[in-house]
Amino acid sequence: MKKVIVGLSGGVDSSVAALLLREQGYHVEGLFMKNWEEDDTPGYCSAAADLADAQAVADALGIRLHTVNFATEYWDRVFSHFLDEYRAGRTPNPDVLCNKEIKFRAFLEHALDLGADFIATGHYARRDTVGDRHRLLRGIDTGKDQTYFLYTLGQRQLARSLFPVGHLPKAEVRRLAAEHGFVTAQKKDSTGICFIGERNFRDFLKQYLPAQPGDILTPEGDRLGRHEGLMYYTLGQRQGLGIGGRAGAREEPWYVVGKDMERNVLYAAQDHDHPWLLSNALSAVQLHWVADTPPALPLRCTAKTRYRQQDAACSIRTIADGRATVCFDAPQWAVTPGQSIVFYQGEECLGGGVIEHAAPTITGISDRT
RNA sequence: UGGGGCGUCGCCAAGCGGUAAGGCACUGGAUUUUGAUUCCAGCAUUCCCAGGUUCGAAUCCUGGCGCCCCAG
Repeated sequence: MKKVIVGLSGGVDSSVAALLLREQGYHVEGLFMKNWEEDDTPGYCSAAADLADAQAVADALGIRLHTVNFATEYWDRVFSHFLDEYRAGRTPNPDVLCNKEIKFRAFLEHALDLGADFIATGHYARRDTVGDRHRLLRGIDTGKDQTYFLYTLGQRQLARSLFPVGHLPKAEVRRLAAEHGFVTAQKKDSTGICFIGERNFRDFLKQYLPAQPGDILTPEGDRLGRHEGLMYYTLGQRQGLGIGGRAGAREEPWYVVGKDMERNVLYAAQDHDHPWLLSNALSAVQLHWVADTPPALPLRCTAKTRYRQQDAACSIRTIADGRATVCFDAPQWAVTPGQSIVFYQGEECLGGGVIEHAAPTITGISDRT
């Protein structure tokens, strides 16, 4: 009997993942990861509540629950990079790194040490295997597909990973949880940074990054107000600018359309689709390919430059020195350095990379070396 | 201190005698395993202040106060 260790988060998805694996005949054990040391956050301790829920589910299933603390690993491999990126004015995606470094590295290795043949998570993704090649496929529930966060997985990780809920719609997952009396059945989907949770983002960052206030200007150079620090804003952002009505200006909201780190200037404009927010091309670094090897180029495919964004048709033109250049068929909105671009062909997630530079002009960047 | 204009929610701004539009901002919620976007909801018993006229005023009158413009 194959042994699989499920990452039980105390949420409904991983609860049902464990259930399904047991029904499929695996020897199932659970593991609860604590990766963030709660600061002096007032109120209840959600990590403790999640652990209690994970334990309750493990008890209901009659499986053993291990616990482990990867807080040091999380800080060193995920959070410190996260802060570095913000310092540099980019907008990182910590959950992509978390999956790469924690769930499918630290957790995987720990599980193997515990004698597991596989690990499993509650991600909405699917794996299929043809011969000795593993592919990462989108979850059936297109509204919940989480492959965007998993593009850094390679063959080694996929060979050891199972995603039991990936072939179910979310509603069915909840129904199964309720049917089996799991305390997690009605639990709200978790949001916010994985393991850190939801919180006032700017206040959270302020605990780690000093503020350097500066001007907010229009692209034409008119002064709109003051910003609290460039790292607290991201491209396309509307909320938090504090720019009210202006005499002579249209009655429309203002969006962040650019940052000038040198001059410490935040640029804002009223058009949701301001030219500065539209890109026809981009360059990406830190490339990962699920197949472990880069695809043949040029490659026609689709891509997301942000989670839950609609797929956009594009071409990967070149890959050189670890840098890919990608051209889109239609302009993309708020392509943001630090965020990940993830490539797909149909249901298959091919891989992705971290956006380094977005080309705002129609000319693209395919000719750059 | 001669002439003219203006003072309505944090900001922009309708209203011009009939019992306070709208937008932005902000706050709350929905959506969401990043950060955003998006969506929904809330948000001036009161119109610079004080008197007066009127059944009734933010709207008319008088006097203050405060801005702005042109002249000086």
